[in-house]
Amino acid sequence: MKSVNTDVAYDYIRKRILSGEFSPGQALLTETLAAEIEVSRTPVRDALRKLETDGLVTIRAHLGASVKKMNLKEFREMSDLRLALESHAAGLAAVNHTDADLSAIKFALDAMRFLTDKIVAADNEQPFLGDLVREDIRFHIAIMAASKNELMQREIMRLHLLHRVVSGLSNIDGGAGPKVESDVRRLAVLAKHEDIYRAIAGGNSREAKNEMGYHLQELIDHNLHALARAEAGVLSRDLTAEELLYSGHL
Amino acid sequence: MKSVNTDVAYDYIRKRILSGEFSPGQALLTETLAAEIEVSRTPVRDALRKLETDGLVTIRAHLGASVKKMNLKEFREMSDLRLALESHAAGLAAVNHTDADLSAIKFALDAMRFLTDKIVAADNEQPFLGDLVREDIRFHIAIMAASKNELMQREIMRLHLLHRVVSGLSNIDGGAGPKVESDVRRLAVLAKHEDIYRAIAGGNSREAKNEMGYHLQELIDHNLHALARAEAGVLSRDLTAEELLYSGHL
DNA sequence: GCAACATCGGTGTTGACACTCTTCATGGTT
DNA sequence: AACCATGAAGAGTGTCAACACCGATGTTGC
Repeated sequence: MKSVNTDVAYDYIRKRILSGEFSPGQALLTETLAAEIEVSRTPVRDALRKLETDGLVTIRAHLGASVKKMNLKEFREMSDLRLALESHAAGLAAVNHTDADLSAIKFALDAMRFLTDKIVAADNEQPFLGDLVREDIRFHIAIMAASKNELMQREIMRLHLLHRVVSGLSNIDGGAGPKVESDVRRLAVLAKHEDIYRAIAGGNSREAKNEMGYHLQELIDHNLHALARAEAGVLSRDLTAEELLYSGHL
Repeated sequence: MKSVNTDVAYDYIRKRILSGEFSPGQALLTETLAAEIEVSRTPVRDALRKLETDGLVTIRAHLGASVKKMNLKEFREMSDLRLALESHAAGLAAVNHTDADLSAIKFALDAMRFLTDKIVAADNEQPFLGDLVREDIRFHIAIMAASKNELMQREIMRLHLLHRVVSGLSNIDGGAGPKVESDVRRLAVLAKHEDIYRAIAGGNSREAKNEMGYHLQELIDHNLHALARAEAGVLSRDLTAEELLYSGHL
């Protein structure tokens, strides 16, 4: 059913959403897109349907498509879903990993350690931040792959991309506080990663699962605070956990 | 984007798949369906795309759509996904449930206890089997609802329906062995449900999660054996765990 | 200021056409 | 005679442009 033109349209729109050119909430006009891609509206419609599947796009009857936009409640729910899947995958990875999987995980971990040390030592963190984020992602992907459950892997990846789109990428994490605080956080994250790696390498399924769960819960809380600040337009002070909870009920 | 006709087509095809009229692997011709529903091919195409989203339909370029068919590997992966989500949801339910949620869970549990006793006591199990299955489903749904995570709830429901379609419903479970064995199994399942309920009512998140995990793992193993038997065409004897593992690699 | 109405942008739907894949028949080869 | 390669026909999907319809916006009259 899907065919060449549909795939071209799908790749084109997907890329522009993931790159941030199309931001959350932005309307996606079928005619405009069709003209840009130089195909008719039909394959564009198909592509948008498929993107809706991925969760990247919202479609409402007669109102058209727009880039997915979440409120705090949805964001929290999605994050929790990710936590459930990714910690389960970590538990599987502890049991199912091959030597090659383990090497890949360790490689990403070593790179993260190297980069974190460099960032903590340097005055200017910017040059290495991108690399650090990339290695972090590689670490998590390597673990998913080691779980040997392709379906779960795809699902987690989907949620990762969705997370990236709706959280607005670097809009949030960048410069969220004094460098010292960020450094402390980075070292804590690194330590957690080492714990996770140890559990997986040791074949301890339950521990791998738990450690990954704690790690992600911590990340999620961090993200939720950042997103809540951004949504409320309050940039100067943190919301308390209770305020955060309530703001999710809008 | 979706509209009346698309929805009509979606409901129509979905219902026939879920009712078992369209069995796994069966081709779904756009023209034929369009003629039956009395709309053009476009809304039918849209509906099939949406059903692909749900996982109920497979679409390949230029080859058309067919009802989803899984091999053992995919089935195992899907089951494991369900386990991850549903046990996590049980953990959430222990913390987030309202009194009404708890009543709903207890109601289904009481009904199951009543029906199980009746079945064990009776010679002919048939009249009550349908009811028992329904209450079992209600029990699990009530727990999902108590988790207060709508996204997770939808995802679990999706997997439930998918499971129902690809496993071929009653084709497998019915008459899988002597009644005494089935009775033993049913009592064990009931006992596990009671454990799960106790953990949730007691607000013990970790225990609820673990108990649900054990319960589902047991169910999955049971299903995998049944499916492997069915796929191999061997109905007289059980596969060993090892044989089962290998047969998944086809 | 508000309600009914006209306008317009954009989606939903349709039927026709182009293209791809499969199947089956034909003919040549070993 | 059996087998593979070639090609033609048919079935079904992918794509297109035009039309129908809905919802939002702005305008008119009261």
